[in-house]
Amino acid sequence: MSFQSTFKALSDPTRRAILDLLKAGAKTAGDIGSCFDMTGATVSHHLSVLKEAGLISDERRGKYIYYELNLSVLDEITGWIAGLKGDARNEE
Amino acid sequence: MSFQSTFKALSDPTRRAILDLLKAGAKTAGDIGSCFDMTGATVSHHLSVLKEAGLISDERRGKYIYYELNLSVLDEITGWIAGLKGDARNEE
DNA sequence: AGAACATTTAGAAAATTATCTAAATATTTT
DNA sequence: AAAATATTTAGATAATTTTCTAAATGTTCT
Repeated sequence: MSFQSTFKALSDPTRRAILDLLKAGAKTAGDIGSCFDMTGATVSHHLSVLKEAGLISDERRGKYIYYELNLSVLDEITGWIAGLKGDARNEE
Repeated sequence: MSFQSTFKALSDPTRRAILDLLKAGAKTAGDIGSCFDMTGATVSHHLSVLKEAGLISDERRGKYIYYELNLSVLDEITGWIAGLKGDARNEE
């Protein structure tokens, strides 16, 4: 849940693809896994990295765990980029 | 010089700090190196990752090599983030 | 041309990350 | 309560990345 963990989470293409998938709405771990050529355990690991970064939240509904986008942490990223571009709102 | 290499480049805190430094204007490799507790060789490696990602450009002036920000590649990143947030300009 | 300075490249070691298999946990269904 | 399903956790391996030291390259100054 830090700036660094968010950037790290975004640096992996599989994890970005997961975020893209979730854009359409919450999905179960299984649904997400079936979109990739990896074991469920690996996908689960990526989901935990995204969760740790605050980019997704999870909610169990019975047998399933639904994952959903949480994009508010991206504001820090866009703020940093804007600052780099010299936007006055973000200078220190 | 790809979306992926840009994200990867940004995922390291030292490299982001280098970009922050260069916000103030072009600097030599030595100037940049003296801001970090790492060997010049390591800093040089980070500079090459940033350059490969298109985030900086370099220009030799005599004995020195000056590095300078090139932020246009960040537009792809902000575009992807905007798309994730559901901005219509960036949906596919 | 040779010495001095700035920076990179090569090659290796250490740390981190991605991925797998197998086993564990949680929930539902029969 | 046992079987079936969904997902995670543990532990190992392979790949990638960070960092170092030592050597090489490019430039200037004397």
